[in-house]
Amino acid sequence: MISEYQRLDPRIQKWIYRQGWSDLRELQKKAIPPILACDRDVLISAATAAGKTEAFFLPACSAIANIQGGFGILYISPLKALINDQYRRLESLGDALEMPVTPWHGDIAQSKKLRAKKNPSGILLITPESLEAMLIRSSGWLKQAFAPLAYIVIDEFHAFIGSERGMQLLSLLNRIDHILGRVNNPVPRVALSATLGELEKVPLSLRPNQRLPCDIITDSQVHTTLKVQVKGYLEPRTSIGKDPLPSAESQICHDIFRLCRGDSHLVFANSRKRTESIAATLSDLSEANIVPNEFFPHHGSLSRDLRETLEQRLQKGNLPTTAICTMTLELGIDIGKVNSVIQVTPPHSVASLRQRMGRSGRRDSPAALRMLIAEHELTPTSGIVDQLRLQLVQSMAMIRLLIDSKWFEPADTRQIHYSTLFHQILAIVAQWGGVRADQLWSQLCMDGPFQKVGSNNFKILLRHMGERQFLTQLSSGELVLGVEGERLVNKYTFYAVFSTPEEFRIVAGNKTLGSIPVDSPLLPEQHIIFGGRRWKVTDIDSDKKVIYVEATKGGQPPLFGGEGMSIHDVVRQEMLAIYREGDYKITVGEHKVDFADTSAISLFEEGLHYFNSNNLSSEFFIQQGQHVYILLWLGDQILNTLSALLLNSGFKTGSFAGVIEVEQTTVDEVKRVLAKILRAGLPSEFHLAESVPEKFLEKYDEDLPDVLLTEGYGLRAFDVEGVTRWLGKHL
DNA sequence: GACCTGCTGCGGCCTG
Repeated sequence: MISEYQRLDPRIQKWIYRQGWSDLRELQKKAIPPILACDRDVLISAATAAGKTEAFFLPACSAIANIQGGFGILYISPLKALINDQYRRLESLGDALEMPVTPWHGDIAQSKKLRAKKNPSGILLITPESLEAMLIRSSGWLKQAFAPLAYIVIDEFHAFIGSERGMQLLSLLNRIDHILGRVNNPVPRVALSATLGELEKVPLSLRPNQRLPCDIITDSQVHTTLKVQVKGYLEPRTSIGKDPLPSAESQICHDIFRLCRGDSHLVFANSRKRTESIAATLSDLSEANIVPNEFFPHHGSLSRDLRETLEQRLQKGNLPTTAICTMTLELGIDIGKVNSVIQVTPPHSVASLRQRMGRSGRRDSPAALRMLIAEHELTPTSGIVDQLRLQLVQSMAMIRLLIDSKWFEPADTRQIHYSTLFHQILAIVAQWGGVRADQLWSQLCMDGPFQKVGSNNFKILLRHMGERQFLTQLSSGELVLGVEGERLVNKYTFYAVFSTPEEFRIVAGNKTLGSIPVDSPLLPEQHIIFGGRRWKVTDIDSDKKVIYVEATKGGQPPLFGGEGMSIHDVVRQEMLAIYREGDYKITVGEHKVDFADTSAISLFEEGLHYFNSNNLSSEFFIQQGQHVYILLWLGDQILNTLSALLLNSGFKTGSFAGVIEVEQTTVDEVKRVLAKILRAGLPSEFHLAESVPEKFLEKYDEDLPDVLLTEGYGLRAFDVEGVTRWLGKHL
């Protein structure tokens, strides 16, 4: 029997030998037969640096080695930087096979693109947006250039699933099969990722119509050692007249300085503002200690130049370097491995934490994670969020889920994304010049990624697009671009399907406090926290993009960031489990492993004491002075729903860090009203969404018919069934 | 006050 290795092209075998590899990894061997077969989709899910890229490219290049007259492999990446990295990695393999590798994105010179256009061959590395432009601008050329296409491979596939970009990508892939006349014999798709939850459901996200079978290949050897620690910090209360104690951030910076100097680390700080302030403090500390600075910020608002300099410094590894970063260093940009990962304030998801962990762990040392968590010093007026030490317990819950349960959030595939459907209708019409409505329906909905859209709603959308002159119907029945459609498609910003979130100015009286992107439901009367203070929304002006607020009374504002948003049900349930057990430790064999330092332990005990003395194990509604607090221990979609129900019943309410506050009322009153709502039957998501004045979230939301906008918004923000279940259990 | 991603074609000017 011949080995997998021997099935590869002899020139590739020689290339492997020249790399000095003694053998292929298990994952790479396993991938050879299904990739060479070229008759099915393949999902390759394995840890960072496990050799996923080679697992695909070695057999795939083997299979297309002798293809002429067009591209054999289409590689799609969510990031330009990743395309540049992969280009560097694939060049020598390409040379060995005399197979060109062409990077193609917005920063690639026109001359290079023109050269590839004249002689398309080998491997094309591209972004979804550039592919969209190609389909719209040169579909005739594409039909020729992609004629021998054998594989479409998608890198960092988890970054696409369930998102607007993911829907666009699936539609693009369908459009390629269509243009090549391969609807019934589609081009095999290969997805690469390190962070795929509920793996068995992923093939449906790779090919919704399931026309090809999908093999799933995973890395069986997953015995990574991981060192974890949670460190607690106390944010001192502001005292007047005395020398202020160092702030929690200052204490944290001193520890980062001590822990990181001399090696390479990543510090995830969750927000640009905190990233900048920590990086600045660390640079000051270096100066004060007369040592060279090795701490630099990295986030999306920094220039590409600054970011790349830092990435190269990390990758070269000859100078100790610590990046203080946001999620920009989460995906697979080539920066090598770092000694440890530090997380300041809890991450927003376990999936994200897992991805970040993958950055740590060099050959000689195990992966290491530290979480540095600050909580406010308690005062007589401290709120429930502080008293419970929710930040700390959330961090502990996430660590337990990551290590103990090996759980992380699966992608949310419930959204419809009407905005992206609108975009793809325009894109397909622009690509073909004119199409019939039934062709759009079958390509996008029946056979494509928008399977959740019913024919009635599709008709509503098309009719609306006609009325608003995005589309025009010819006497033949064919749909072509209307005046407004032309206007959108001809803007070069058309190719991207996501928008940079619109910013709303927050105005109190005649003073602008700043601006925030509106990506969570905001209602008049709702309480928000901004600039460390509590505000009540008095009015929202969607046209001027202004939110008017006025100061509202209350105790000290609770300590939490935006991480309170979009927390998953499972995380909050794990938090409740920790309080109920009175223990956060992880069981390994017969031992309990403690990962908290003394300060974190004492903070945890404070939170636990509050939990137990208020009997929160069985009480979900509690009275504090004149306010009622509701603890659901569930995710934010359910929280939003209950919050909206209470607002619609005339209560003044807001929610912070998973806790709903209802002002000036009693537990009995709240329960009475909720019981009445439950008896009458809850309103639908659609009905709740109708009461939200600002519903524009995605790029073309403002061009949608109201009924579809409201439906999409309701599905995204609310979960009526979840609340019904919760109320049934706890009233 | 979570975070992140991406983009054409053409005319005009400059430099080697």
